[in-house]
Amino acid sequence: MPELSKTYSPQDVEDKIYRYWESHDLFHARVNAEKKPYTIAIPPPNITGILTMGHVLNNALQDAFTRWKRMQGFEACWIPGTDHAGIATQHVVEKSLRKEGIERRALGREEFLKRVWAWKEQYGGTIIRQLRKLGTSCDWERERFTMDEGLSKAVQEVFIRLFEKDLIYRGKYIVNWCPKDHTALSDDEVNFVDSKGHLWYITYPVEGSDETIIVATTRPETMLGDSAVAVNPKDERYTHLIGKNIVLPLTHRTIKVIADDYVDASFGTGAVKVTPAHDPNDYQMGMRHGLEQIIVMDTSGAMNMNVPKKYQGLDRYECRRELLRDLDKAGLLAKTEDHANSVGHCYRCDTVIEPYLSDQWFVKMKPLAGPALEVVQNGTIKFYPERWTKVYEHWMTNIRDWCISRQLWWGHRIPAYYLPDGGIVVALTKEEALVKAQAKNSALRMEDLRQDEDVLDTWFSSWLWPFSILNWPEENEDLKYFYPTDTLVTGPDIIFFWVARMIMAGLEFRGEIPFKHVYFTSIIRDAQGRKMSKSLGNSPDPLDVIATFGADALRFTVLYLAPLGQDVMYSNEKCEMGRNFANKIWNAGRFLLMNKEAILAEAGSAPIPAADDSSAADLSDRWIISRFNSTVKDQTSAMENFRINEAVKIVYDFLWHDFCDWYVEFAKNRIQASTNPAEKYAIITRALTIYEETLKLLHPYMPFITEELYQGLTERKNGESIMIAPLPVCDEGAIDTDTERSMEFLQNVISAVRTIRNEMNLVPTKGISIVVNCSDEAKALVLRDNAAAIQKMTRADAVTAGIALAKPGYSASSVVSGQEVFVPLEGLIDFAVERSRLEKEIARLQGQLKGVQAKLSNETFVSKAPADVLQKENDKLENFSQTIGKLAASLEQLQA
RNA sequence: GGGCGUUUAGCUCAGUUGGUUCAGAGCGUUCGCCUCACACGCGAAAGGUCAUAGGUUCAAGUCCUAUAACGCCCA
Repeated sequence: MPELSKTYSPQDVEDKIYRYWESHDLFHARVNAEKKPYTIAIPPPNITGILTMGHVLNNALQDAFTRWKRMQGFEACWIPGTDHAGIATQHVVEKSLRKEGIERRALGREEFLKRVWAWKEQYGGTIIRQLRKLGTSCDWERERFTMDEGLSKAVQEVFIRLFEKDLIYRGKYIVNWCPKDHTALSDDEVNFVDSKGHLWYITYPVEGSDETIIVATTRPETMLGDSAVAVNPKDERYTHLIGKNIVLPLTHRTIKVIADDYVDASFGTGAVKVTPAHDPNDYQMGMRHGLEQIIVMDTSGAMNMNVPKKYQGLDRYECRRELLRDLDKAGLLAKTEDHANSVGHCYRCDTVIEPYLSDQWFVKMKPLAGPALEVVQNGTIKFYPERWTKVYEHWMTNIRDWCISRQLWWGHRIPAYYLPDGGIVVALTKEEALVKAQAKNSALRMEDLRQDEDVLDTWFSSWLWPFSILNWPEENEDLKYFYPTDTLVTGPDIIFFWVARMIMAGLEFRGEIPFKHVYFTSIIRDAQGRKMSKSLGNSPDPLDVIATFGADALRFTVLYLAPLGQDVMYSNEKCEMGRNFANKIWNAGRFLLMNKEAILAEAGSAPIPAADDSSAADLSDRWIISRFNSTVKDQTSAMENFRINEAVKIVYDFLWHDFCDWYVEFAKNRIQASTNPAEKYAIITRALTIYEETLKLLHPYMPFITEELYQGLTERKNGESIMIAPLPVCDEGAIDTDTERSMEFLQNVISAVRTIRNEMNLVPTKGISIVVNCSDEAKALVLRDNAAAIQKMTRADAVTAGIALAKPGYSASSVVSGQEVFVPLEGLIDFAVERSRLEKEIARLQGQLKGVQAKLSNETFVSKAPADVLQKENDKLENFSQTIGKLAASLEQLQA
């Protein structure tokens, strides 16, 4: 490896490493009977999209799981792809055509679709290219697109199967209509936004009488389509009017007063206008009472021929203004009130949705929902965090039919053909449709068949994703091996759109769940807690962040910041944390390699014995191995429980604090102190081994830097990679609490002396000596064995440790695990400082002691607490009082 | 209206099954250091009544109830 730079520079590494992985085919998974599969299907991003921070988190998580499992020996397969995004894509292409002065309709359907495909070829791959920059280990050979031939076939197949099972039907219903996109939307594609509107009170005259009835409405323009006025049957104010006729103002149509329980007598005047073609509740009421359905708008939300001439052609809001003016003039506008209500908006273009009566296709959801609810309730599929199961249950038990037709051109065309007599046949191709049609009527010919103009909701292809990407409906080895997938990582915002429907589809068409675990990611917010959005411009471009900090830094930071189930307040500066950590990893490696080279150079041509003699292992060696194994254990358990932020933190703390802060410092001192090349070599080799194993633990989160260093640690074969190196497993036997306690004692002594140095304002060059009076010979031995390290790390000239050592005069003191640490400071000691140090520590310990004493003098505690807890409290009592005694003695001596 | 989440150090947040000196981390702040891996660093320090009020328990940041503030979802 060439000499390492002083700071890690990701720009020099990332693209090179990614090419290495790709050129050695390391991402591709194959059916392998020797291994267990682990599969993730990517939530396909829109082809119109670019990488956002949300994608970064989502894909960093998926990559971490995939790489972790791969290193554990699974045949890990992460299948990538994109989604055709019907409305969004059609918009984008229409917009670019408009720049050329071309309108979609003028171009014609076929030509338009050609343009969309051309656009897709040119721009559709953006987000996929960007994902590579993140370091994702997707199996690119398996990349899929929801409009691919295979996936399209799956969509048609599913449509036909559901139609034949009577689970798909077509009918005239009220749907959510977007007047801008000219298409129906499913209930889930509508966002309700609270807004301040008005409630208008309109006077309707009763026919043949002086009486009037006042109705309140938030959408007065729809009155032109009224076919009744409804009151609650129990509402005595209106009983005498039920059955009477109303002359509908401005239209002079006659409508009836009806009674229906749906009407809330306390809302407005208790009388409501009924517009069955423009309101879902009125539609229901209309069905109950056999009312006429009068459509008064066209597909753009403008008033149509069914309204008086003067309103025809007006936009719904212009018409509203006009109509209110006319009512007012006629003295029929009784009152206007401010009114807060919730208004539906199109989730794509934010236009106010119009409830609209039209012919649409629907999926019957109830039969599909039952089994899908079951598998989540009985734990076959587990949600993380678990609380989303409640949301899921609520939706599944109140599920409504799914409107799947969209009045777009870009998408899967509905495979339904209309016959001249109004009959419908559903088939994969027009030829098959003809055969089916001829079975009904042998006289029919190809030109008698007319295919439905509409396309299917994009989610109608997404819900098949986990198996359509494995070439279902074709039965094949991949499908058998990789399905069901293991983990789905997605945002909770699409739990209904996508997660729930995938579960239904998996069970319905494969008879198997589509995935075992669903990890719901956090939402990434800005530093003020606002959602990232294009309009706010508060969404950092991940590619800029990668350019500045590196992909590993970004991945690490985002994973570290995103605890399971909590939103993340993100700002670019936070990536400094990841960058700093990457730099730390880099420099630790750099140091170890530099030392290794120096040792080899020093040895010259003399052969270095492979002196990895474990009997030569000292306390720090045993300690780091113990700590390493604890780290592996804790990381594994955190990963298994989907607590990635914890897993990341565990390895971070180990590498930085245990390995670099202590172990490397000890090793440094040992190497410097030793004159034996074999011994030095053994020390550095052992450190490098731990380091390399730690790189493996880090690799799922920070793939680039770990690969770069892994390649540099030693000569590697071409094609060798940390990606496929076996993940370390915990050796329980190596976890040694005695060793950890001894090391901790040693660390605390060193810290205590450093604290004294700092608080006494001793310049670093000032030599000191240390005397530790031990009550315990074993502890004294630990200190004597490591005296050289203590000296180096505290810049002391001498360390004395033993039993019954007297306190040197004029010394600063501290008590560590019951042992007295003295730093003689004749002529240098600041008595006031030392006294306040001791007093403070005594006061702190007395506080603790008081708590313990209170517990122990509580009889119920003593009688009820378990023996081990009681024992611990007694130990504390002993410990605290002894320490206080020693500190008090020191204090007294100072005052003397 | 129903459901869910959050409230812990100046800031951003960890804290799984109640019990280890449990009150933590990163950033920021203060002090001292370019100690021959790293100033993207090293050493040290200051800083919190764990939102509030009750309760359960020998023992509560952790469990229960209510309240408040903020946020999300559904109707």
